Formats: sequence, C-alpha cells, structure tokens
Amino acid sequence: MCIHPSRTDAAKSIKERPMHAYRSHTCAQLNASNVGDTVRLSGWVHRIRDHGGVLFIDLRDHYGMTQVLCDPDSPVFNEVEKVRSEWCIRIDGNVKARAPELVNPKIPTGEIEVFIRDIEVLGHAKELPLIVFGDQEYPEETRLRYRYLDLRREAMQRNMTLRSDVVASIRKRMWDAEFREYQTPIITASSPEGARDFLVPSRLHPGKFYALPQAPQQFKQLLMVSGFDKYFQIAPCFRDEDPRADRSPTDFYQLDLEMSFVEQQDVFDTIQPVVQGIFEEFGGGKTVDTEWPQISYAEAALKYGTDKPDLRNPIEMQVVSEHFAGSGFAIFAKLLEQEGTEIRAIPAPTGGSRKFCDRMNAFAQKEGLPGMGYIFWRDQGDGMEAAGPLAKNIGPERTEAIRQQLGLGVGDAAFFLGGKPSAFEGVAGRARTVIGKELGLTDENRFAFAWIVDFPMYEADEETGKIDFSHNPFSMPQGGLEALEGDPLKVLGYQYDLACNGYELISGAIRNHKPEIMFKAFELAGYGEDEVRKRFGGMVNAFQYGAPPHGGCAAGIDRIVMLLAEEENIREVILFPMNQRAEDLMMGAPSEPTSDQLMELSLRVIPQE
RNA sequence: GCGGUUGUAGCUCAGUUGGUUAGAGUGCCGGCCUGUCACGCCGGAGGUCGCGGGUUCGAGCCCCGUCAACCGCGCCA
Repeated sequence: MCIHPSRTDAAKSIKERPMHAYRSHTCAQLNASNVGDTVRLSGWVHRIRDHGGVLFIDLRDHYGMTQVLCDPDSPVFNEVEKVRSEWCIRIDGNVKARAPELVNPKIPTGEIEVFIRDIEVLGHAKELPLIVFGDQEYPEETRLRYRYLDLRREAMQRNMTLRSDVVASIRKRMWDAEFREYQTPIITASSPEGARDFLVPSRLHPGKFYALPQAPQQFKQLLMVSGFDKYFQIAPCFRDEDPRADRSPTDFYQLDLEMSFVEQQDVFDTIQPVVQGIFEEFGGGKTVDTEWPQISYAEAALKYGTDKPDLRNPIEMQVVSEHFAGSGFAIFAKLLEQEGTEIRAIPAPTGGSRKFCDRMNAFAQKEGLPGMGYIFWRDQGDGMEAAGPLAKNIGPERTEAIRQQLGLGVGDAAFFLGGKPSAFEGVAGRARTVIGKELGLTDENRFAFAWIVDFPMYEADEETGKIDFSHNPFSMPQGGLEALEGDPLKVLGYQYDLACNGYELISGAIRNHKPEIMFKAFELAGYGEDEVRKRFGGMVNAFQYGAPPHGGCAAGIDRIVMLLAEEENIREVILFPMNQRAEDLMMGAPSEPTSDQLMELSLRVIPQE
C-alpha cells in the first residue's frame, strides 16, 4: 500500500532532535540509502511469517509497508513472537540491505528490511471480525459495524484518499474560477419543496422545529441578492428519503454553486471545465468526453427512457407506432386506438438470437410489464429472414419498413414496447441499459456527459390530476410571466441536469428572481401568496430589494467519487455510511432519547402498533 | 408500503433424487520450521444449516409463515 509517498517527508525535520516517541520514518520511507541507520517505526501488524528461527512482520501504516524481522539474536525475540495481526506496535531496529535475490519489487521499501532491536505494543487487538489483509469479501453489515477495521483495508484507504484529493482539486478549480467558499447554516427552516425534511425540535420554542437543509438552496440565492456574485461550498445536504445503491440515506455532499448575472449557457461554461478537469485528473486514463451534448428532457425520455441517459450506450429508441397501427398484431393495433399511446422500438444490433430475445423478454416481465415483443433478422440461405412472433403477425412489408427505419440487418434484433409512455418508459430505459451491456455495445472505458435541458416546470398527479412542481419551484420558467398564462404542463423551466454514464451528477437552474413571476408560478401549483410568504418569506422578501438574475447548480460529490473509484455502491466512498435501513449499527443511531431529553423538548413519543 | 435475490463454521462457498456422524478453502489456537513476502508442514477448536411451524419413517434440501441483508419500484426539485 503506497498512497501518498510524496506527503511522507514530515519526519525529515526530526533528524536533529532526540528520537521521536513513535517514529523516525513512516512505513513507506526507507530505502537503500538508509542502510545502516537506526530507525523507529510504528504501525499495524499486517502479516506475520514465522519460520521458527526467523520471523517476518509486514508493518503497515497509512503510507505503506516495511518488512521488519527478528531472530533469536534480537533481545526482544520472545516478545515479537507474541504479536498478532492488527496489533499496533512500535519497533526500533537497524536498516539492513536485502540480498539481490531477496528484494521485493512490489513495495517501495522492498530493497531493505529492519532488524528489530526493541518493541513496544501500543495497542493489542482481539480476534478480528474481518481481516484487513487481502481482499476477502465480507457482509456489508459486518463491514459497517466494524467500519474502523474495514477502513484500514487497502481499497477503502484508496477510495477515501481519492475522495479527499477530489475535494481538494474541486476547491482549487473553483477558486481558480474566481468563486469563493462560504458556509451556510445547518440548523435552519423547513422548506416545502423536494424531499422529506429531517426535523430538529426546538427546546426554547416548545412545539416548534428546525429543519436540516436539503441543500443550501435558499441561502445561496440570498447570497446572490447580497452581491457576492460567485459562491460555492462543499455542502452537506440532508434528506429523509429511502436509499438506493447510488443514493445515501440521511446525508450526502454536494459541490453547491451559484452565480449572478448569468444565463443557462454561462453556468454550463463555468462548471464543465471543473467537472471535466476532475474526471481527466482522477479518471485513471479513461476517455473523458469533451463534447457535452444538450438534450431536451422530452428527447431524452423518448430516445433513452430516462432523464439520466448513459451515452456510452449507442442505442437510441424510436417511435414505430405507424407500422403497428391497423396491423395484424392485435395487441398493439388495439392499444394504438387509445389516446396517448404509442409503440417504441429498442434496436439491438448483434442481438439477433432467440436466446437473447427471450432473455430480454423475461427481463421486461420481471420489471412488471406483460412482456416485450421482438423481431430478429437472420441469414436464411437465399436471403434475410425476419424471425419472432411479431414478424409473422404484421407481415413482411411492415417488418421490412421497421428494419429500414431502425437501420438493422442480419444478426440484429429489435424490441417493442407499447402503451402510454409513462407506463413503459422506465422499463424501456432499463432494458436499453441491459441490452447495451450484454451485447458489449457500451464502452466501459469512457465518461460520457450530457446536459439534459428544458425540464417541464409542472406535472400532473396521475390519479388526482393535481398540478405540482416537477422539479425545483425556484426555477425561472422559460417565457417568464407570459408562459404561465397558458397550459402549465407545457411550461418549460431553465432547469438542467448533467448525466454521466447513467447517473445524475448535477442538477441546477436559472432562478426565478422576480417575485411576481414566483407568486404566479406557485399559484399554478396551488400555493397562494400568503402561503408562499409564510413558508419562505425570507427569500421572497429579499427579492423585493433589487435581486439580480442568477443561477447555479449542485454536483453530487459522492457520485463523482463513486464513478472515479469504479464503485457501484455509494457507501464504498463514504467513511461512515448508514445501512439500507438508515441505521448506523456502529454508533447506534437512531436511538431512543431519554425521558429527560424528551421532556426538555416538550415531546412525547407515540408508540407504534 | 411493494417486488426480487440471498441466508450452511468468524469469512468465502460446496452439499447429488429427501437417506448413516453436514464438508472444503481461509481465518483462529497449538506444534515444527533461519529467508519468507498469499511462506510451508502437522494437529486442534469452531455448526440452533436465519427463525417458527408443517409434510415425511427420515428435511440443510419439499411446503407455509416470519426475520434479516442487499438490489429495485414507490419516493428522491
């Protein structure tokens, strides 16, 4: 393990002074130039190899590993024989050169070893619930309960130091772009947008609650009103939502930024060099796309079935309704007679086998759809043949028209989904991802970015038809006040996301800084002026005193590091994450408060059934 | 709240069609070993087969229920 040898020179200044209590060098520092020196090392017993007469210990610290050894000539041989894995020890000894055939080229200190003259046990270790050495897999529950041990492991040390380096680089890049970093409150007011809040009961005001900020959203906008022009912060965000593999429950970090006197494109031009630079610096040599296409929300939904498309996957879906309308395939033909329905195709180049098609059909069924029709094209001696039940039902002409529209040929396949897009779009998008991966069409060695733009401001509840904000209520509607006079569902916002390899990395907007437009915007979602003033009057009031046009975005730090570390679970890049049920089994959170605590807060717990 | 997968030694896993005393590797403990670096060799301890019920002469295996972990849906501007 050698993570930052460049940062290990702190010990140099110690040379002139008496021997330091714990170490003269780190476990990564010694080399052939130190042969003959008397040194002091501290670290953990990584691995023991006991040959009876001679005993080797790999001594490990944050910086690396040094082989230390002793034999019966050492005055402390009997004590060294007693040490066990992961004890924390200090040793004194002489640096000896290894014979050429004994050099270990795998570690930077492999040219030398240290003969132990003295040993002090700094910390004993009980038998370990998980082994630090090696890369044996452990249940996540065990890893989280003993996170301090898990974090000793090489992969975790690497992930966490990567994260630290990424954050440092982000800060430098933001400062270089003339942003300044400001801290905003953690205990604050609840706001009605977005996710569920974490509430904090107030002792001084019985019955009232603070909230933890879901993001510093309102504060950063207020900073713009205050004239700070360019703000950023590596900000903790708190949302009480159910976790996913790429979503930490409770809290996570964002690169939050906001800037004044800008339009959407200015924000893009500002953040792209930062994010692109980070991926180039830490991306391990993978290709980093420099062209970031701008795709409308509607187009992304149609072509990719998601607002966070993975553009490494070349598959684009298409509407093929016309080929099925009035066709012999009754299921789709009937479906198309209903309003708002369509048939979409997922082309699958090289997927032309019944086995593959059946597997994908099973996937769609597992995802809750009745199934996914398919056609595949194969060589039939005297020409191409379209196979699969769909082809027979709709006949050769329609089948051929579909093939031509999708640009497919022998050995290829296409899958078909029908109905209301909202009902199948998500499954279609996931099927596209699986197809791309299984057929090897997705270039795993690349970071592909896309701005998703023109998000709708509003959406209608499926059941009640009630209009509500679909994203950030503080975004500026495209077309301003006038646009809000028409059909709310047609209003687009200056609202954008950045997608990378199928993950949402950034979300942002040009803000609505005009109170009259804001009141109108909230009115459409059913919030009266009084309610808006009551719930975030602070910000609304501020906008009455010369608010500048402004906008910004926030980038998910955890997700960026997850992509750079090639991890598929966000908990692999978080030091002390909650488990899937938002519990911290190591620290014992959440826990029951004492009755005194409750009393002080004027709270009473309602027992659950 | 719903769905899927998994659950056998501390850990990773095997366990055939339901059939004798549930195995391997690794880790741990003990012994041997003076050049290893995933050291090697010998021995040992370690099991409520997640839990409860059922079917059966007989259940790790079949059935029902339940719990837990993870993944997904809902949710997440």
